[in-house]
Order: sequence, then C-alpha cells, then structure tokens
Amino acid sequence: MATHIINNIQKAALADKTFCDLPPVVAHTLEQEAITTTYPTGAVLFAEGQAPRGVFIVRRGRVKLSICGSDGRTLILRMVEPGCPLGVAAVVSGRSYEATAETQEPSEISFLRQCDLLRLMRLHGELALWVTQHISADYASTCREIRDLILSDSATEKLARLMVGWLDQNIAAKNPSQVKLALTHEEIGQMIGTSRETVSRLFAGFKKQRLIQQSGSTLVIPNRVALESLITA
Amino acid sequence: MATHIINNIQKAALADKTFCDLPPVVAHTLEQEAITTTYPTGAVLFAEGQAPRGVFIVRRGRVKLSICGSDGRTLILRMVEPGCPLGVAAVVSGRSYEATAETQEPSEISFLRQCDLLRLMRLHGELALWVTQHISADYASTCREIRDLILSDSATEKLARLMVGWLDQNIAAKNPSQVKLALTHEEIGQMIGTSRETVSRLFAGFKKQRLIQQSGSTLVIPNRVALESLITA
DNA sequence: GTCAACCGGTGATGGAGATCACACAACGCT
DNA sequence: AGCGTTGTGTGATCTCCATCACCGGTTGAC
Repeated sequence: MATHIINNIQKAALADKTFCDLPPVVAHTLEQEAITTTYPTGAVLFAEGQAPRGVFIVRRGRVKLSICGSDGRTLILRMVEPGCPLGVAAVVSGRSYEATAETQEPSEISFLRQCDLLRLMRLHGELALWVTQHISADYASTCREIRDLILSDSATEKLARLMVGWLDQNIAAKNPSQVKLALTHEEIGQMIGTSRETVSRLFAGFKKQRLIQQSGSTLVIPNRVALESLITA
Repeated sequence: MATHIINNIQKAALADKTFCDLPPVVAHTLEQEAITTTYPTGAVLFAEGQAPRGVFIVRRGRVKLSICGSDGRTLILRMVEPGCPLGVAAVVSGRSYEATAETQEPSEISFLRQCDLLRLMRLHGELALWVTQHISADYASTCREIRDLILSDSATEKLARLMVGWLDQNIAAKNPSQVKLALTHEEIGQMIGTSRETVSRLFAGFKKQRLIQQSGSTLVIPNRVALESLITA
C-alpha cells in the first residue's frame, strides 16, 4: 500500500511493526544483521529439501509456502504476510526446509544467515523464545491445515472453510464481508487439494446460491452464517 | 537460558532425541519434578482444544496422537513411542493442545506441569534446546504427514507409504522385513484417511500380489522394492 | 494489428472409494 | 453352552470429483 521509498527512519518504523513482540534492542540488532532485498514475483526463496541457509522475514509483499508431491502436484500450505519469519524450524533443527517459499508479488524480504541467527539467539534469550513461539505457531497452523483438509472430503466444505478463514483475517477491515481475491482458481485448488475445474464449478454454484458475489477481484460474502452451515453438513 | 542452546545444536542434532539423551543432571532434575503414573489402555492424556496443563513424556507403552473432525471422523497423526514428549508445542506457546493423546496399551507416563517445565527450561539451556528440537521434529513430521496424505490420492499409495514407514522403523530389528501389527484395520484407515473396508480390500489385494504375508499379528513384507514401486506410480 | 499465454467456464465421461449391507471368526463373559 | 462384542472379508450401489476436451475472454508483447 505505501509506495514510498523506504529510508532509514521508515525502516525503523517497519522494524517496530515487524518485531513488535521483541524488545527494541533485539529488534534493532536484527535490523542491523539482516540483509533486506527486493524480489520479483515468482522468486524462490528456498525449496523443499534444501539444506537450511537461514531465515527469511517477509517485510512487504506476500510469500507462498507450499509442498509438492512426487507427481508434481502442489499443495499450498499458506500465504505468509509481512512480519512473519520463514524457515525457522529448518534453521534451528538443522533439517532441510520442509516446504518451498516463493514470492507471490514483488516483495521485500530480510535474510538472516543461520549462524547469525543462532549467534543472536545465544545473545538474546528473548529472540530464542520468539523463534520457539513461531515454530509452535507454524506447527499449530499445520495441524489446522490437516484437520481442514482430511476431515472434510467434500470439496464444497473445504472451500467454505477457506473462505471463512478469509473472513476471519478480515475482521479488522473497514468492510469485513469483502475480500480482495488475489488468487487464481488454480491456486485456490492447490490450497484445498482439488482441481481447478472443481473450484470453478463450486464458485459458480455459490454464486447461484447467493452465497458470494464477485465484482472484479473483490469477493463479497454477505452471509457468513450460510457459508458456515456448509461446513457442519 | 539461551547460553547453552546454540553451542549444542549440532551435537544434539546428531544424537538420538530421547529422554535419556539429556545431560544426566537435567534428566535427574526432570525425574525429580515429574510425576510418573501408570495409565490403562484408552486413557486420554489430553484432548484437542483443551488449555495446556503440562507435557507428558512416554516412559513405557504407546500413545496414539490424533485429531478429529466435526463429523466425528478421526485422523491418527502418529503413534508415540517411549522417550518422546507430548504437548510441548502447546505448553510453550500457551495455545490449546492441537491433538488428542490416548494410550494404546497400559503405559507409564511422566507428567510435568507447564510452569515447572518453563522454569526448568530457563534453568537448563539443554532442556530448552531439547524442547525446541522436539517441536521442530513434530513440525517436520506433520509436514511429511500432509505430503503423504494429500499428494497421493490413491489409497493404495498411501498404504504402501505407511508400510514402508514401518519397515524404516524396523531397520534395527533382528528380522527387518517382519512387522508386528498392533493396529486394527480401522486404525490403519484412520492413519491414511480411508475407510476400514478399503483397508481390508487393499490388504487382500496385497496378499494376492504376494506383497505381504500375514500370520497372526506379524506381517511379513518380503519385497520392499515392489512396495516402493507402488508409490511413484 | 496478431499472436501467445494465461485464466476462467462448462460439458461428458470414467473411476476410485465411501457407504450400506451382510456374513463369519475369535474372544471374553455369565 | 449361549451371547455380546470386536475385528474382518466382500458384494452391490452410488456419489463425488479428476480428467479430458474445448471454447471464450483478457492481458501483454512485439
């Protein structure tokens, strides 16, 4: 949204926002050590199976976190928003990255080498705690992902779940029933584990049932309760 | 707290991650603080959604970790063997338990209250490390679970994957192609996200193809490669 | 302009597996 | 013995969705 050139002052403000739960001293140190780069759309920060090099922290933009099967099919775990670190579990445990991270739009990403992160963790207990918190948050989010995907075989239900999730992220917005749809049908399919065609058909069905309206890239979901009723069914 | 963490990460990554591998001092302290109880089969240590009370460490027996959907269907995440802690992510993050833990056989379980664990983690860097390692291991295991479940729609493939996993756990045994089958078909179905009947049929098919032999509760898998060939297909 | 690439809509078809409905074996219980 | 419980084997049917195929719209490059 803010298209200003980022100078140092704004950088500091950004840091405050990004590491708000960290003491200012630690946040500042991170700011000093990390290398911030702007990536174009489609850049792969790291790929599933690679040895960990460091953590990436999204500053601006959106990053797609996905895993892919031997047959080439893809499952999108989640879209990562600014303020969130990527690859922490891999870096801390020394295991290879469990997923692939790819920018969805031009993004500004801070990179912190594994050794630097570990050194800083040694210096600042708060940082170590921060990292642990994020790993367990990722774990919880992955568990939810499994629940939503496996325990509802109907594609309708999965899509309804996804959309309710969008609404949940939107509670703070001015118009909470409007969602800006920045995903293709194909990507939505990859998020809920179905084919593109099925997503198209489901959207058509939802529109026919007046569950959603679409104008351009904004999606209006007037009746959240009706959507939720599809889930329990 | 973090002082010892970083120095020992590589070391610990190489070591087996069990209770006994903690430094003797820490292990002894844990031993002092934890309450060890014997549970009968079917005891629920904690349930999905409950506020975290503490961690449970399996000393003897086997514990089933599962999540369940609104419709009552169940997905078994994994069976937890002695030496492994349960509920660490929930305890350190303060979130509710992400899964349900239930004993599969009479088991001896140590319990450590949340506040005690956190206190001990501050006291002993190695314990904090141990906890973090386990959380990221759980995260990685959950990611693998997702990959195996979503990215292979044929139930045949999922079952083959599961069995290959059994063989992997068995490499140390005297006869590595024999697996003691301590699960019902229903439970196997819950592990791979299919119905009991499908598991029965798949077993029958595998027997017909000479991929497995079964005598009592021991399963013989003579040809691992043949089983693996079902996975890529 | 034209052409290519991508996205979205929709019909037709087929197949994998859920589900229902039994039957049967093993086991513990009274 | 009979009886319930639990696990298993298997047929018949039915539903959902993947897949193939094709078409139209939009964007963007040259």
